[in-house]
Amino acid sequence: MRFSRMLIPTVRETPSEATAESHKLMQRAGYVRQLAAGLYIYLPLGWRVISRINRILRQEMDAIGAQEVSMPVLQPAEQWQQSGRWYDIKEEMFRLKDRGGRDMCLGMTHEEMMTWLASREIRSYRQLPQIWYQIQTKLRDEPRPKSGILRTREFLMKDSYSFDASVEGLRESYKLHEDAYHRIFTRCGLKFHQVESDTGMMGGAVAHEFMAPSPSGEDDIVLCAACGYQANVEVAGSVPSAARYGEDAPLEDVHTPEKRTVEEVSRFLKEPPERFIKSILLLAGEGPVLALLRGDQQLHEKKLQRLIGPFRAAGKPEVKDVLGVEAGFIGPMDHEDIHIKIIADPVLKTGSYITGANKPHYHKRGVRAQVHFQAAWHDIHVAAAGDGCPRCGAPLAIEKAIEIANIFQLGTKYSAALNAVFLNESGAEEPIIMGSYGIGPARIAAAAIEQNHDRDGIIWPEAIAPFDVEIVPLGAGDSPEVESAAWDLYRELDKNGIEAIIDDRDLRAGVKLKDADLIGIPKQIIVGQRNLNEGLVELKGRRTKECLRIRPGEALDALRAGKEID
RNA sequence: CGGGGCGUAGCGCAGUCCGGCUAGCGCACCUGCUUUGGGAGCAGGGGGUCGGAGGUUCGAAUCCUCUCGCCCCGACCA
Repeated sequence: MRFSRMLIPTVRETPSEATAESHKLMQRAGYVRQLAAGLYIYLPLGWRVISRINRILRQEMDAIGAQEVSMPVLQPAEQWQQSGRWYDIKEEMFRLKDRGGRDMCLGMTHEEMMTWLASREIRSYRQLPQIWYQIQTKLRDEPRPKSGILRTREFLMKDSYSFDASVEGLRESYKLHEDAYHRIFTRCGLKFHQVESDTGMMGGAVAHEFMAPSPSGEDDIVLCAACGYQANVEVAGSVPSAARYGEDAPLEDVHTPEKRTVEEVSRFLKEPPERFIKSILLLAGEGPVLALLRGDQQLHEKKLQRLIGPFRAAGKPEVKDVLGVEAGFIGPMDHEDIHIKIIADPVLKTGSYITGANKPHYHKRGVRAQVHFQAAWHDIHVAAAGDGCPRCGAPLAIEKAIEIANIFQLGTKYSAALNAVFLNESGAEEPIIMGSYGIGPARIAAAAIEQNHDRDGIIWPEAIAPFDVEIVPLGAGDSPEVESAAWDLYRELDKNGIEAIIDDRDLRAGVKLKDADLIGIPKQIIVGQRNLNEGLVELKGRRTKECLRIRPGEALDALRAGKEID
């Protein structure tokens, strides 16, 4: 490919709206352009990257016996209504009506359509298992598109769906995907973790996410170096450091004028936050709930929601209405007379604490669980770095990561709702047991950049780079020798199946070299008169900037070996 | 949806508080000459409904009202 003929609009200055490194670099290096919030155009280089990723996805999906299909993006409401998600999902779904007034939507995922297809075509256990997949556009009206290509309203997704006759079969399909995903991300050159995750709006029992560590990631993941426990903080358990404060402190009131938050009281009394009980009043469907955490812990809303259903924080007047005390001085004691559920994190079972005294401008010292208050005990805190691993107790680390894929054991949620059934060996009708498995190609690309770049630009992993090598002839306009040497090389590589781009632009050496680094093709072959006088060209590794002076005839072998400059 | 920020040439910005000549600068672009292994130099040149609408004023990029868009934090999010 000739550089001069390709649309590669590199720019020197970073666009002001970009914050994520991958976003800045993709804009600067001419891979993408933004059309509107959450809508991106992939320019030729960007699309080549996505295409290479998709090729890997197809190879690995086909290798586990999955079959590619194509699904409509425009979908009737009916199947969504049958699964219930037409009503569960709100603003996030793009909805419209066709000319006949029928309700339609734009597909944000394809469980319903795939299940509908299965319901029509699958009759017998003999037809199972099946794995169907597609690589297609999804549309979601995201409340906040962000970080460039990482969270967009329209995006490509590889999603596959497994259909099995038994739970064991589902586990096998799930395992096939796990293994395929490991191969895919390894081939794409990513650092990643497979973590336990929330099932969210997909429903189902077991779910994992594949996470690529990056500061631009939106998720926090918990990692245990000792036993390998890995989970999204959305579901991660943890054992907080044990209470270190004696249980024999006497119960007494402490005057704390105008000091309401743990932080304020902590500073006022010169006691660390972990000496406090944080009392948070929440309003759930079943009534008010008092959640108790240690002062240094954060309430894990999802964990709590699994216990009490949807809830919201009580406002200041509501706190006064329910507990009869001003917010800021509430505590877990003496609520026997009113009907309120108290849920406490187990870390509070031992130790004595300072907490609100249930009267204005006073806190209580020496408060102990079981002695001074009763509660239902549940893990409702957010795992923090340094907490103990729930499996082995070793200290946990927390990392930011980009969610590049997720896999779900769905069970029969969709098959039951859409009546996708089969006849088993004894002739009885059963719902098909399903799994669904998504990968975001754009997120793979963005994560690869996040994990592989330097001051000068992108450093693509070989498998997903838009080209294998960039040939950079310097001063070709004045030197027919350089020009013909460069083109000879290009043709030689092309003949041998190596995809090269040749920078045939009539530009100064500096500009071409800067652009080559920015664009990030992993290997460069620099052809200049100086080296050519000795019959040599330079093979340069983008990551290391190491150069190897070689004869043009050796280029092919050197590229294939290539290790010493990587 | 709550909070904050920003819309001035293709890109990056100054000018706005405190209204006043013809709206500027850098990069990019066009022409010519020189230059040519890490984003060249000189000279000349083109390009603007100052996001939009309405208002105040002798006069609005600048003040007021409304509105649209984009970004960030939070909420939300397979």
